[in-house]
Amino acid sequence: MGRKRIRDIRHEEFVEATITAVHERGYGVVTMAEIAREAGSSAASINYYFGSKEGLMEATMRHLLRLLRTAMIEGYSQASTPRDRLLAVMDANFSDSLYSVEKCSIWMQFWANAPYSPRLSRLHRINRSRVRSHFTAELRRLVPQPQVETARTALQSYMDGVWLQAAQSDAPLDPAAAREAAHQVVDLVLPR
Amino acid sequence: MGRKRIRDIRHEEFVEATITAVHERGYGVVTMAEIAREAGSSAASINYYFGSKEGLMEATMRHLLRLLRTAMIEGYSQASTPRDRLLAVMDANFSDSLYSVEKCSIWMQFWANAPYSPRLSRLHRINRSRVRSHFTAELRRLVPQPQVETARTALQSYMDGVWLQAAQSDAPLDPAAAREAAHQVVDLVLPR
Amino acid sequence: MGRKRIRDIRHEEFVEATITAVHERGYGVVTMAEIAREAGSSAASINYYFGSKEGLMEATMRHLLRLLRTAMIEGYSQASTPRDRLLAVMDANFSDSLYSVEKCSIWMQFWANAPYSPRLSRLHRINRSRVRSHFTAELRRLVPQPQVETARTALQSYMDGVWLQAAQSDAPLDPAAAREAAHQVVDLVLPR
Amino acid sequence: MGRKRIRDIRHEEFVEATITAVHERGYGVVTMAEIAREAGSSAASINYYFGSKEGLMEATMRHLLRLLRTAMIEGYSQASTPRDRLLAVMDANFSDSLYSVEKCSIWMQFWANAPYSPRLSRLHRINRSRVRSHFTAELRRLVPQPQVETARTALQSYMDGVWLQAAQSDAPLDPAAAREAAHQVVDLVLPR
DNA sequence: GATGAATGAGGTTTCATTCAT
DNA sequence: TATGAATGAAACCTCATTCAT
Repeated sequence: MGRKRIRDIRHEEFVEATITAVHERGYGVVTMAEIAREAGSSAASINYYFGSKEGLMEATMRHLLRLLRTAMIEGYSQASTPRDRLLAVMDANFSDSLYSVEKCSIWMQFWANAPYSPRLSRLHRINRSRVRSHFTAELRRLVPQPQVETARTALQSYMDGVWLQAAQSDAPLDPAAAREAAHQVVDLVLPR
Repeated sequence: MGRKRIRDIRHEEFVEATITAVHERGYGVVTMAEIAREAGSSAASINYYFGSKEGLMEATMRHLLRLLRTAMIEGYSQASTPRDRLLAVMDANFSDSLYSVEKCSIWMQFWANAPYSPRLSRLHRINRSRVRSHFTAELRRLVPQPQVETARTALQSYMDGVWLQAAQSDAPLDPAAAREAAHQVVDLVLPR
Repeated sequence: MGRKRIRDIRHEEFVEATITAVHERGYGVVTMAEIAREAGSSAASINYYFGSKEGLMEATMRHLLRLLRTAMIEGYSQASTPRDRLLAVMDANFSDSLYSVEKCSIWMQFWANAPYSPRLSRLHRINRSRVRSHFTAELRRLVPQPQVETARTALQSYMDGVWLQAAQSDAPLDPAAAREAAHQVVDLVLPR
Repeated sequence: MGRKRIRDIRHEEFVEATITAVHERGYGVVTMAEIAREAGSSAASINYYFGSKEGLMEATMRHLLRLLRTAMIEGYSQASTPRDRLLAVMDANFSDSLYSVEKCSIWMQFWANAPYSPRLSRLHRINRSRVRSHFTAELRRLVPQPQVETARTALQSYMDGVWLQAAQSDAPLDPAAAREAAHQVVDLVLPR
């Protein structure tokens, strides 16, 4: 119930620090010491909790995936039509808690490194197929069968591409504008 | 064909070796020694030719950008209508010489690391705005003004997203199929 | 049986765990955490009881020396002739409670590390001169004076060498056979 | 011929430095940095030549074994009777080039650590069986069959035991005296 | 008495880079 | 032009030890 154990609290602190540090320095370059400094702790502590750098990275990615999943479920449950559910999935990707330069940046980093880490790769694959099945499920009711795949790729790739671009941004992002833009893309692809 | 040729030949060999090695081991992990071994040479030689690891990476990215540019110009020059030119830009991205797991993979790597390297970042920005202006120029003649940006983002992000996904692939890619899929997306976004 | 007992019980548990762990992992490699796990306790507890790792090691060696001493005294008291007492000293070294791979192994470890630890070194020296004086005392009555030292070295080194070899063994040892072999060596060196 | 390659020269230097450093600090405690300092070099260089600390240790033990083997072969070839050959084997163990505190010390260290390193263990086993077969071959011609094993164990263990003790010595050793003592032990065990 | 939590100190190893040849 | 040789810098990780609870 409610009460968190110290372990969990520390976990969360370190994961937050990792997001910040990876964004600032890059996945392949950031050091344990930098992350530790960001967390106001020591590198040894991180190993105490996560076993290794890779363990920390995996935990961090799990955290991000959990955020995405939560956002998706929440939006999904409040939508009633297929189109609304489709939009809900996209909105989740551009929700306030996810669509920031920092988050997009680290997401990109993980993405680029997934092929070289079985653990990251697995997480990545799982997440991707979840999003895919959501999209497919709704699109089946919105467009003729032959266009389902095309529409799905178009929309899912759009989301990926926007994140990818967002990661390169110098200025802060505007989640609301991103959601609005996404809706317009949907309008373009799936005219009412 | 003066004595400068040898230099160019070695350059190209090292760049090819870099593409292979980065694809196999990852940008952040690959070492000079590995690249040198792939090229059948020594790490010291690489520094002799490129000055530093970053120099080699920049040269490699320039090589890739040149490939893309060549493919784009070629397709572009043979197209006559705005729509054809638009398709030509996309086809260039999915041309046989560019759309391979290896190339997409290294592209991704550079992309993810660009924010942390001024030299890569610059190259990346230049390339991106070139593609953008091509898209915009054609779309202006194909869709009403208010939709130009939306369509452009949709299509450009689509391309990015597909590459991004391709980099994760285990199996070889099918460039022809990718071009066909891209055309269908265009059909979806810009109905005739 | 005052409250001091608990302390002694814990002591013994840790010492036993140390013997097992050092045998399994090696003196120079074994960690406090491993010993603690073997004892079903925590590393912090070991420090509470022994002050430091070296303290634990010293306590463990003292334990082994006590075993040897007890075995020697016991055998010694039951022997009546010089030869019997000599054999008793050897039998003590190969007694059932001491002559096991585990014990020989850890003994070796301590031996090899003694030169680098004043505390271990001291224990080692004390033990060695006790054995030496026992041997010398009996041999004086069994062989001509000029041969005493040679015989002593031969027998004492024999014992050391056998232990040293035993520590490398894969299979369990046979104390009875070792005692029999030792007796034959005595017969060879000190013909009746 | 005769000309040594740089690699070999450096190899030898590092091995010598290792012997000294291990003797001074102990196998389990000595660091790469200390060995490097002793060799007037850097820790990185050691890894350049030996790959790892364990590689260096193995190379060092190989060096010692080569010394022993050379000494044995040399003495052996000059002896004519079984007894002389037996003495030659022992003399090799106590030869001027081998019987020093430093060498005995490191030998002990390797011995104690062999059970925890397959590579060392293998070297150790090979050496031991070589010595054993030499002893057995000669003893067969010197003592009645039933006593061969006893005599062999007595002599071989004697040698081990003396080394073991020598490793603890504070003062320099006297190889000539050790050989003389060994001869007396042989006289005791195998009366003429 | 007992132990999670935390860390400073320090070890091995890796690696880009330099340099003499 | 090419590369063994060499290394400083730095990363990850381990571990004995301390301390608050």
